Amino acid sequence: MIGLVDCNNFYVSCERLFQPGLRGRPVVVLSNNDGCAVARSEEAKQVGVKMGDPWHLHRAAWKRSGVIIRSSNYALYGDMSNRVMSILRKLSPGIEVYSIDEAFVDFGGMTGREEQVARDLRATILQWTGIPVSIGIAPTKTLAKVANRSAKKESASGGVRALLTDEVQQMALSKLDVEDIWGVATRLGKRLRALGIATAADMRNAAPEALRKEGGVVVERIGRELRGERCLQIDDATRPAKSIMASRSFGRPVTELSELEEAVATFVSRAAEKLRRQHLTAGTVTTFIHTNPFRQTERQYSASALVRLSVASSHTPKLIQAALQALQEIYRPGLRYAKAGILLDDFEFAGTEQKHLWAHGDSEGDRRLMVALDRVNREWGRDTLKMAACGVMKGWSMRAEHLSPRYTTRWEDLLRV
DNA sequence: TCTGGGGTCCTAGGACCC
DNA sequence: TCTGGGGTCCTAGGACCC
Repeated sequence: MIGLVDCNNFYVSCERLFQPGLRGRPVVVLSNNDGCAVARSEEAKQVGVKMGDPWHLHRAAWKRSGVIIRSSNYALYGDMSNRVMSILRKLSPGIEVYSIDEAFVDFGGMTGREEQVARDLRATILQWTGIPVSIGIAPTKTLAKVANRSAKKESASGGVRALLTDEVQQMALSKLDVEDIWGVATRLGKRLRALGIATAADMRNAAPEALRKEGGVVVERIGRELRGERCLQIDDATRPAKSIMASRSFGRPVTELSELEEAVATFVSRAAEKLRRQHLTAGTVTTFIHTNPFRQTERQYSASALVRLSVASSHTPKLIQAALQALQEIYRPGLRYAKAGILLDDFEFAGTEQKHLWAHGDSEGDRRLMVALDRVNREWGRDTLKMAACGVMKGWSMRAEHLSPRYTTRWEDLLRV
């Protein structure tokens, strides 16, 4: 079984730790620049504050409802997150930190007592950190997400909900709109509804082939996960980042190149620090700028440019130089810019280079695929195994557009595809 | 005047190589 | 009239997540 531990209204809960006066009252934490709502207490949700609501548009209404505003403090949230995660690690070696406020936990080897373990865990976290969490337990990650949701919503759950058998799963899924499934949002939801799939139960009972046809391997995977078939594993390997971004909205219109240059240089130094911390070098730097998309009456412009470094680097001045060169290319005078940012990409690792192994389908294919997988298992470490399998899978049938819905290294599974 | 800041994965298609 | 098979690398954009 897999548990999903999710902190309730995380940023608000953190603020309340240091200001107990905020308890029981409607509290909203705002994004950078105090732009919009990124966290809401239960009381704030009840008076109608929505995720992403811009403050300047709702200021008056919130004031009338007695909503208390806090600017965000990410250093605090990061610190509290680490404390919660380290408690989880004590329980199970197999934890995957999925975001700042949630983690998947391997509940394997606890058959029959999952729920009690979760209740104890919940109490421990609350006692040691003061942060309330909800825990959902189920056979797959996607079902654990569903379980977590109902743990949060149903006050009778006491913050813990387990969906261990087919019957309870079916029941919970029939009450869930298709858009509320993890990995399905408005766009995909719309397309699924057109097929007559309106609830999570409908999706669970849909034929995998039909799901694949509609949304590819990703959607098929969600369907299988809802049936209790594990396609996504708990991933405790902390792999290096694939890209690093730094960007900001300005909070007021910016027109001068010099001002953009200053901002871009700051973004690069911040991103470069992250880069070095992970022992990576970047091969490309992208700079982007755009005008305020909410001001449709003004002339809109958005552009990005990518500069390739001759030698991958983590050296701040070199990266800044590249970013400014890119900025030169895209800057147009006479416009009011609202946001800018940079993206570091094309990383190299200070170590041996890793390549995909390829095996293709012909009369010899089965044998070659096995040989390739065997090499993957032998030559590459455990951490890279999952990725390796994907590489082989992709190569195996790239033209035929078949991807296995599972991440797997079992050649029997791959041959079936 | 004011509307966040990060990320990931997947697909499609083009150019090119032997 | 026929016109292979296998592969790399890149860009752009969509969709989703917290």
